[in-house]
Amino acid sequence: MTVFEELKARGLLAQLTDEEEIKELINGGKAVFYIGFDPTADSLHVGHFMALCLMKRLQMAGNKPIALIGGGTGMIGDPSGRSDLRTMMTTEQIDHNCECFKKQMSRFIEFDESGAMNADSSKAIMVNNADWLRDLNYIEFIRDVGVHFSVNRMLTAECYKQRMEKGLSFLEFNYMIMQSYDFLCLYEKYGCNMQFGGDDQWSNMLGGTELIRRKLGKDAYAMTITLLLNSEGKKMGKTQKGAVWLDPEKTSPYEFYQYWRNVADADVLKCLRMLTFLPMEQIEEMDHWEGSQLNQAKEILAFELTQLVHGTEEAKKAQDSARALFAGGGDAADMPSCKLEEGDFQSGTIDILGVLVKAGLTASRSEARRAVEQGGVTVNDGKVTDVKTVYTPEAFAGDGMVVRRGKKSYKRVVM
RNA sequence: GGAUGGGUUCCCGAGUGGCCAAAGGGGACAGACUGUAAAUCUGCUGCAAAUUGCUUCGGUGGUUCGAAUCCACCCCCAUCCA
Repeated sequence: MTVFEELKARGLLAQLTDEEEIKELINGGKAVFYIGFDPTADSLHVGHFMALCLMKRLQMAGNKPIALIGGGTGMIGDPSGRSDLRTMMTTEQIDHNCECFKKQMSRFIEFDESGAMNADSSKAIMVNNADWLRDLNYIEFIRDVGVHFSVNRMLTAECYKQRMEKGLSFLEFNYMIMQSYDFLCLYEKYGCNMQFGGDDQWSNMLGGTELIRRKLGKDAYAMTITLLLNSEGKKMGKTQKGAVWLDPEKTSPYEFYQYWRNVADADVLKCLRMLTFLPMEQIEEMDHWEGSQLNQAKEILAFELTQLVHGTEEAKKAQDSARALFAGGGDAADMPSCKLEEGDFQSGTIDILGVLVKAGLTASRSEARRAVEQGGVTVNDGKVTDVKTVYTPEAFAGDGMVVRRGKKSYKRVVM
């Protein structure tokens, strides 16, 4: 199976400027492509992960990836698909986030050590558009690049539609031009002939191919990957606490595992196809699974992804903990834990509400009280019914105490 | 710069002087049922030393025994005009 066929079979392809050309280029390993990542936070998340996987798949087929970090575009903020203005970040924040992105990316993609461009190898290079965007001269830039953009056309672009109702600042309106300019720069500097990105980037990417055609009279291509939506049409990789991060400090491997372990039935196969590197035949087989058998598919999905992001060891730990907690048996030693200090005890005891808050299982004592009153709190397999229950330090000695809130939140509390 | 309409709790949205920690819906959380799924039903949803107290309705002052509600100034958003 060629790369192109594989991408198609996995349902990753959304829109392409020229299917035949692109097929030819990437199957032949002749593409020099870039994907941009705006440093909106200090860690990559699941959405970025898909893009990284795409990079990897194409790299394995001999194509050369350029990872573009948006240290410049991040100063503006992409309005695509957003209903309101992004909060503006300081330059320091952006630079810090760029650094974090760099570190995380190098775990997934093989980069050229020297950092220099070598068109023959498929080793990736990393660039930051801050290098050419931040020092632009306004007048020069708008004369040089701005002339090629028609405001009338830009306004009809899908990515601005939502904002036409709520308001769009001139700052954000410029985002498309910046991204287009990026493509032009990379084309000239590195011979980058293709851009990939999320489907919400389509209009921005077209801006780039058009700019290259107008300025240089050359052809460049763009292709978007399907956004990972759940069966309800919402973006996946988000929880009530925010995004599912790839940084283990922000989303622990256990939480990460649990997120995928809990996806809806309707979404398992799609996730397996789009996010894992499991062979297609194996995935198609699972497609026939039904009912509770799908539970196994979820376990496979969770394990595969945790392994890709956090390594085999962490994935095993997460799986063991999960099995121990939900199915009984197994080893629960790797359950997330929290440590109490002596200062947490008042006159030698701590009450159950205090324990819940301290363990981060509830946000406040009021919430903890509610949880107990509703019968949602368990300590070492025994339900706690009295909010006044207190514990002495001895209760947390040794292996500590397993505190459970609801069905899925556990913490081992030790001294 | 001018005119008009707005800013209420996680979100949408009611509330125009005490009965307001603030209707209703959504979401989240907990319980039942299950497969760690979905659907459904029930409870719950500011904080706390908890039959009570404290802090919230864009901001700051003011009127009043009492303000989300009235007044003044300011900030922000939308629409139209320039």
